[in-house]
Amino acid sequence: MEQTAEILRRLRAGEPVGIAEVARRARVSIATVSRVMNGVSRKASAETVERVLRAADELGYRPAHPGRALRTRQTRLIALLIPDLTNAFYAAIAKSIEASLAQQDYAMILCNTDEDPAAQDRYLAEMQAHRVRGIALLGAVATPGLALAMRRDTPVVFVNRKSPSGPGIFVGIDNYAAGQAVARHFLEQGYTECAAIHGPLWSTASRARFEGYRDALKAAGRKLKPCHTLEAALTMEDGLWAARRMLGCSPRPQAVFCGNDQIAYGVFRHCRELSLRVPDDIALFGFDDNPLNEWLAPWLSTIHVPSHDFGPAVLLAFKQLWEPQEGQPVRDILLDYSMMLRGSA
Amino acid sequence: MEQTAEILRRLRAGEPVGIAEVARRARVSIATVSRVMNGVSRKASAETVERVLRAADELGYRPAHPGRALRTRQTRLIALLIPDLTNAFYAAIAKSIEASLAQQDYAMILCNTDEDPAAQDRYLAEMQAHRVRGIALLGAVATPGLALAMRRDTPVVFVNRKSPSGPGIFVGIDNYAAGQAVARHFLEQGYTECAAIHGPLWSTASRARFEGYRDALKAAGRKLKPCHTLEAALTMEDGLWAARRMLGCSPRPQAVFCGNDQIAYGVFRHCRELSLRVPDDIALFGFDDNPLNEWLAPWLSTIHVPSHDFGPAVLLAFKQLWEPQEGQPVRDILLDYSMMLRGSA
DNA sequence: TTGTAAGCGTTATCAA
DNA sequence: TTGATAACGCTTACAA
Repeated sequence: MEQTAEILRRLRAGEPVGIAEVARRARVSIATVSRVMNGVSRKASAETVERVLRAADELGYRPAHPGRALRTRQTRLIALLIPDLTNAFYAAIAKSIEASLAQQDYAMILCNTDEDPAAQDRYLAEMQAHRVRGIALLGAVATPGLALAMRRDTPVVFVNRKSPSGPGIFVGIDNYAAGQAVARHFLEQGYTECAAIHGPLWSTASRARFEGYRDALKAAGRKLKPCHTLEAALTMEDGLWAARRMLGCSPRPQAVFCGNDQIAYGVFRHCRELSLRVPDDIALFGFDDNPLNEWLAPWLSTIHVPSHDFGPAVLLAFKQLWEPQEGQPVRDILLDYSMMLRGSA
Repeated sequence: MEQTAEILRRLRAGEPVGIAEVARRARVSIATVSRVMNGVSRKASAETVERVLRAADELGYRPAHPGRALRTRQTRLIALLIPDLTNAFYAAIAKSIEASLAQQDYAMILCNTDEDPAAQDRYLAEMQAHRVRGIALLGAVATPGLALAMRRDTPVVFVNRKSPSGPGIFVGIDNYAAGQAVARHFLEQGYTECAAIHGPLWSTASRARFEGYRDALKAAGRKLKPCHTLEAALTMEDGLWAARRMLGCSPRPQAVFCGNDQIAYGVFRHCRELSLRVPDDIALFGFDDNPLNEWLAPWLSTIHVPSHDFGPAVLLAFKQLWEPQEGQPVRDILLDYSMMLRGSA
């Protein structure tokens, strides 16, 4: 049994088993093995199926993805580009997407861009080379590479932050409406000095949030004072920096809209430095709702974005792109946000 | 120019450009293109190199990974299995590893296991099918699939938590020593009632941390009271649950060793419920040092694990496994931890 | 129902 | 220095 010896050698060496070995062991052609493994039924007798399956099982055979990919011109790979994995909100979205993909036997390649446009373009090109079946772009930045990628036939889904260039399917919340909701809440609470530390305006999401907030205030006859309006990166460090600039000016704001939770954490730190109580002395309002808030930031009201819902939605978006329905235009998927009010004892 | 028309068609359709197109455009054979792209120098004239490179650039050509993988029997894929992406400490490690891999042109497949043994085995098998060049196992669980994977020739690196089965290269801190350090700190502070809410003992890391702590206490003549010792999952929920059980017993502990920061957060929540001040009324000590601690948990002392150092270390570990040096045994890579003391005013 | 054989995009061997 | 060509592991017409 020379072939058996070969199989044993490969198993011992830890080398993966190929379709040919399975075919030999089941005494059928490799074509039959392939058909059985792919469940192309009505094409093999029950007895053959059984023999093949047993042989595959005994050898621990699983079809090699690279071979399959080459032949079918399709991988089971999806890329997720993410600005910052250590932002727990982004991480929660990534987790949700990964879970949905794994369920459909897709593997997720994770690319951390650090909001760096050059890095985004490098990844975009590299993912094309990997022949991924789709790219989920969490926190897209306008770049030449992105424009190029949109021309290729690899589907791109914009997650949480809309396409900076206009066209492109989007999954996320209505940030403008959410921004308005924050303003209305402040008005209801009777705050007269409302401020904003918003995210970078080149980010479609940050811009929409801020504009919603500003417009709703204006609609109520309130205007944001210049010294009550600041732009910051979506980080704690920048939040702290902004707070140091803003909380010194008079009158001190009673309520601060923050572009995201991270910014709010930074502001909170300065409040601690000033011995200001949140929200009694000054109210903070964030965006996203980091899962840790419930435990570590019970003082932070925020717009809760349902991170768990992103996975199924992104999958749905890809499916729309993969199998376009006649007369069924591809549409954005809007998720519901909610107001998470905390600390108002 | 019929070939030009074809190229344009493919570009318009967004289809990827193949090596053949580049060859045609540069008027050389595909073999030459391949050699040039792979930098197999001394094998092509400077003029040819230049022509090929220009053609490739104009067409935006990048070698397709699946084809390359099939031929070379090697991918540029690494899998990272992670227990919980929403744990910011794990996420920070993942980020560090991804950055190091990307620098070497490896793409990282992210698999979230949720500490589920069955999920771990599913991923392990699937990653073999993807022919990944290595598997980084963050938080390994003892399973049949893991034993199987260790027999195969895909390198496995155990990250943060040692192999449950003994052999296997490890990257992380000396958890036993760190546990001892916590105990010594408590002793120095003069706490007489020391407790422990440790992680699951099947986790090699949790066990080492706890045993170091317990042994160091014992060496100082202190024994952990049964009601001051509790096992919890590494989650905030379980920390809260454990705190509810433990803080009721008398005498109330003055200092609590927590298996990781998440557990400490849960305990902290119960302290708030009881209006206990941390660390004045009760000191908490965590493990890992979630990056958010600096901002949201200034009351939490913890063992700082250098998450940024994992990437380079994991890469080094893989390189040892890929290119074994004669007479140079593969060795674990121990990272330095440090004590992060906070809130002791 | 099963097998033969072509081909997916590369790399690497061998000749020229 | 270059080019023709076989192989990598798999799927899928097409033939039997």
